[in-house]
Amino acid sequence: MAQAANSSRTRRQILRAAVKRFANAGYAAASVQQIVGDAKVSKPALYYHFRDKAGLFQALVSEAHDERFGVVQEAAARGRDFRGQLVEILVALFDYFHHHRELTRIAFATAFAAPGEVPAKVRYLDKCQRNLEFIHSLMKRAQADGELGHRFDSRDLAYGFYGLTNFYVRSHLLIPNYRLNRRTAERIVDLFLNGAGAQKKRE
Amino acid sequence: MAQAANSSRTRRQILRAAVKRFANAGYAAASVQQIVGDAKVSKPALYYHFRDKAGLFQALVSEAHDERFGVVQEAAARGRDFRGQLVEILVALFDYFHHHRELTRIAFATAFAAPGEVPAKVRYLDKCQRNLEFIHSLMKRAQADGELGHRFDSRDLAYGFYGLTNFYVRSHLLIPNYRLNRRTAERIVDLFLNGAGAQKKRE
DNA sequence: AACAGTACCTACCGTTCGGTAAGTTTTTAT
DNA sequence: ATAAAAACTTACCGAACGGTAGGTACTGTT
Repeated sequence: MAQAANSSRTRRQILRAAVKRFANAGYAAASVQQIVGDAKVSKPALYYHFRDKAGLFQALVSEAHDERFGVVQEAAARGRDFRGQLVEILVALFDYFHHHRELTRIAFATAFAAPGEVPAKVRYLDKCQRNLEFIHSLMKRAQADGELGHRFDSRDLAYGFYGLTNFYVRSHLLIPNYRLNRRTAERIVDLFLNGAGAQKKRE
Repeated sequence: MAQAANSSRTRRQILRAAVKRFANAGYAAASVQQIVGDAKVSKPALYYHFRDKAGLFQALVSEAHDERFGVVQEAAARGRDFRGQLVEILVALFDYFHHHRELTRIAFATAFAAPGEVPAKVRYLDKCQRNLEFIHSLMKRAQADGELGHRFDSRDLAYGFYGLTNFYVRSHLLIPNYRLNRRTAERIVDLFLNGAGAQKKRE
C-alpha cells in the first residue's frame, strides 16, 4: 500500500468499525475482536495502526471533538449579530450531529462516563471546557457590545446556553422523532434570550 | 439472619459496594469479583441475592430513580407559586444529588450510555420520561393558570427547564467547585423565566 | 542481488470474566 | 427432635478478554 499511515484503507476500515461498535456497546463492552471482525482485518493489523484499544478510542474521540469545535467556530463567524450567531451555531451543531450520530453518541457517553470506564489518557474535560469557553467568550462580547444585559454573570449565561443546546441534542439522540432544524434552533435561542415568561415576540 | 430479603445485611453490603464500583468504573468495567471483594462476601452470596450482574445493577438504578422522583414531587408540592415550585424542585434535586453523588453519576451515565452497554432489561428511558412528563404537567398548569405565557409550546418549556437543570447538576458532577445552593436555584429559574436578555429584576 | 521497512497474517499467551455445582452452616417450622 | 428452607461457603467451570511472538508478502532503496 505504502500510503500515508493516517489514511490507509485498513486504518479507515478499523475506525469505521470502531465507531459503530463503541457507539453501540460503549468502550468497555466493545471488544477489539468484534471490531477487527467487522473491519475484516486481523487483530495485529489493528495493533499495528493503534497502540492499544485505548489509543484507538482516543484517536476517534479526539478527532471528533476537534472537528465539531471547528464547525462551531465557522458557524459563529457566519452569524451577523449575537442572536444570529447563536442560531447559526445551533443549526451547525444540529447538522453535524445529524451526519455523525454515532460519533455524537460516543462523545456524550464519554462525557458522562464513570472516571474508570473510559481510558484516562486524554482529558476530554479539556475539550469540553474549550467549547464552553468559546461560548463564554461570545457571551462576554455580547455583554460588552450591549447586545446582552449584565443581569446575569457571563459564565452563567454560557452554562445556560450550553446546557440548553446539549439537552436538545441529547433528546434528539434518545428520541429522534424530535426534528432538529433551523426553526427549532430559533425557538431555543428565543427561549434563551427572552425567557419562558415572555408574552410576545421580540421586537 | 432470617430478615426480610430486601434488607439483609449482606444484601446491603453488596449494594453499597456495587454503587461505588459501578459509579467509578461503569457497568461493563465493574466486575462482580471486585464488588464481592469490597463487600467482603463470596460471589455466590451475590448470586443468591441477585439473579445476575444485570439484576444487581437494575435494582440499584431502579430504586434510585424512584426515590428521586418522589423527592421532586414532594418539592413541587412545597412550592407556593409556579416560580416557587421550580425553585423548590431545584433545591431538592441539588440536595439529593449532593447526598447521592455516586448514584447520580450512575443515573447520568446510564442515560447516556450506548444501548448495548447497559443491560436492556429496564427501560430507563421510561423513568426519565416520567420525570419529564411531571415537569411538563407543571408547565401546562402554569400556562392554564396564566403564570406562564403561551408563546412557547409547553413541551418545549419542559424540555428547556429540564435541560437547564440537568446541565447544572451535570456540571456540578464534573466540576464540583460550582456550588449548588438555593441562590443558584433561584438564578437558574430566573434565567429560565426571564431570559438572558432581561435587563432588570423581575417585578 | 541484498537489504530494510511497511503492512499485515496465524496462532497463541496469561488473565479475568460472569456464572455455577455441590457442600455447609444457620434459622425457622412442625 | 427433626425436617426443610434460607443463607451462605469453597472450588471451579468454559468462554472471552486484551495483547503479542514470530513469521510472511510486498514494496522501495542501494
